[in-house]
Amino acid sequence: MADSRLQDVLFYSLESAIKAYRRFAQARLSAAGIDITIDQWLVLNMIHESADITLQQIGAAVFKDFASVTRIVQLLERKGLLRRTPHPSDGRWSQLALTSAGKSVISAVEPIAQANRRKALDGIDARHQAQLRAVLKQIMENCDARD
Amino acid sequence: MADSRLQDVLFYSLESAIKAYRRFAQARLSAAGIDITIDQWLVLNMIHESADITLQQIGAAVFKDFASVTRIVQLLERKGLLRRTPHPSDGRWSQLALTSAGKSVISAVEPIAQANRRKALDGIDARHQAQLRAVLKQIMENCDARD
DNA sequence: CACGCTTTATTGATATATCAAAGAAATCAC
DNA sequence: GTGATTTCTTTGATATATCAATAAAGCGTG
Repeated sequence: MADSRLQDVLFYSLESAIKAYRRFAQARLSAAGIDITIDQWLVLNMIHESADITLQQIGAAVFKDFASVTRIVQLLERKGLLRRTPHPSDGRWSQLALTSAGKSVISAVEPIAQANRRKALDGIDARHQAQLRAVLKQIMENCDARD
Repeated sequence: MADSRLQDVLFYSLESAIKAYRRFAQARLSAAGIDITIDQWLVLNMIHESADITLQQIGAAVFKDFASVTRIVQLLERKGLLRRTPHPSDGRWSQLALTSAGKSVISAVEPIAQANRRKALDGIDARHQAQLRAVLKQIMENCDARD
C-alpha cells in the first residue's frame, strides 16, 4: 500500500503544517510582548469586526465549539480586553464590546499577524495559494457529508 | 487590503479543514465502537511500527510535545493497550509494546482510517494532492526558520 | 396564561497542547 | 571516581476541544 507510512498521509502533513504555523505565530506574538493567545485574538477580532454578535455566531465564524467560545470570552473579560453588557430586550445574551485595552491589542497584533502570514507563505505564489484553498474547501465538504 | 477578512486568511482555512477532518474521523471511529482517540491511535500506531522507540522519538514523529506523548502513553497503558517494561541497560526509558488488545485495536482501526482518508480526499486527484503536500512542506520550512 | 419547544449560554468531565520546572539516569571531563 | 552536563521523562499550570448535561430566557399555541 503506497500510503501506509504515517509520513505519507496527507492529513498528517496538514496537521503538522498548521501546528508549525501556530507555534511560529504564537512565538512571534509573545516575543512582541503581547499577552494573548492566537485563539483569544481570533475571538477578540471577530467581536471587533461585528457588532452585536452572539457567542454562537462567533463559534460558527471561527470554527469553534460554543463551549470553547464561552471560556475564551470569560478569559478575555478577565483580562480586561472585553466588556459584556446584558442585552436590554433579550436576556439570553450579552452585548460584547472591546475595551480600549482590547482595541490596543487589536492594533498591536494586526501588523504582526500580517507579517507572520507573509513569512509563512514565502515562496508560495498566488496560483498555488488558490489551489490550496480549493482543495481545503473540497476536504471540508467531503467531511461534512452525512452519508 | 485584500486579505483582511478572517475567511480570506489561508491559515484559517487550513485550520478549519483539519478540524473538520478530525471531527469526521473521530466520529467514524466512535461509530464503529472503537474507544480510542485519533491522537492515541497515532501514538499507538507509531509504537506498533517501530520497536524500541523512545517517547521523544514518538513525539518527533507525530509532531507532538513530549509532555503530551507522556500523557497519551499513560492513558494507553491504563486502557490496557500498551505495556511498558523497564529497559535493562538504560534506566531512563521503558520499552513499549502493544498488548494483544492493542494489536486488535490497530487492526480494527486500519480499514476505517483508510476509508476516512479516501472519503475526505474524494474528488482530489493525485496531482493536486502532490501540490498540497509541496505547499505544506514549504510552510513548515518557512515557520521553522530561525530568522 | 400555562405548557412545551427552541434558542442561547454555561458547566463538568476528559483529552490534548504548551511552557516551565523538576527528577532521574547516563555520560563526559578531569 | 566525583562533579558537571546531557538525555529522557514526568509533573504542574493554564488554554483549548469535545461531548453531555443543565440553566435560563424567549416564543408559540392552545
